Amino acid sequence: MISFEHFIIEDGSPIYSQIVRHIKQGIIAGVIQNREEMPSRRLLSALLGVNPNTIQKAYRLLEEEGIIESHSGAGSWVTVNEQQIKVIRSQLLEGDVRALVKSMKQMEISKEEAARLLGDIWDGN
Amino acid sequence: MISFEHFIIEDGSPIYSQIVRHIKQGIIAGVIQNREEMPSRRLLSALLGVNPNTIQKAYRLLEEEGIIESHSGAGSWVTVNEQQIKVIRSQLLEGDVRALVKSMKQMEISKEEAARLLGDIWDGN
DNA sequence: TTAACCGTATTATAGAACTAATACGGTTAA
DNA sequence: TTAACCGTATTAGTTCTATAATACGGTTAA
Repeated sequence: MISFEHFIIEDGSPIYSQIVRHIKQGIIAGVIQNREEMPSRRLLSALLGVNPNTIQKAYRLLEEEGIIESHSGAGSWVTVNEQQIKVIRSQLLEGDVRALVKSMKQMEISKEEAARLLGDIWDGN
Repeated sequence: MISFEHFIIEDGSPIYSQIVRHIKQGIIAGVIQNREEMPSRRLLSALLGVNPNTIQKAYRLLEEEGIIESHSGAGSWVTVNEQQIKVIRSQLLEGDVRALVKSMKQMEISKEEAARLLGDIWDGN
């Protein structure tokens, strides 16, 4: 069973999106692996303190992307192969970096300053 | 009069937020300067193809932050000093980098890989 | 077998974001 | 002065997000 230990709802984006992203991040990190069991909708909604329908929406989106499989009455499991993991990785990681680079270039930040800023903040200011 | 030439509505965030951000990015880049005139609500709503009320909300938020001043019947102008620009800069730039770093650490990306990825994408893949 | 879980579905409600239409009074230039 | 712009305000309707309550049938282990 995968863990939601450090999951907290924080940014302004939809909760179901945050859950989808959390799962994808776990898969990229290797913390969540193929064939692992997902917590049930009811359990996860109780753990996170959100509505079961919100969890259902997140799971439905993950299922549409082929990242999990659900079987009525039984439960849901992660179903990813190496190819999918590569796709998810570029979706999340490269997508984020591309957005930051675009934003920085609009602010006319130099490549050197960008690299320095990333390093500084990585080490904790 | 400040320009909205390259402004396009794209991500899923509220349009008024995107407008506020666009103005702030322009101020950081020096493209938008103190005492410059803002386009009128009606003109900008026509240019962007969005509702005047959406522009009004963006301008109200900018006014509440002290970034612009509006005068009924006359128009709106940018009102920023060096101190404000520094605050805006750290709001946007550092905020973005912090979010990326947090996300990358959750994905268990190394600092070296992060730096390499930033450099690669900066140069265009 | 049956109780306790599953996934799935439906209906209703509420707030935020956005659109739409309209109105009022202030400013400014012809 | 007056027409053409300003900022500002109000009311109404739609879509999306999320909550809430409930129901139905499938799976599984005691």
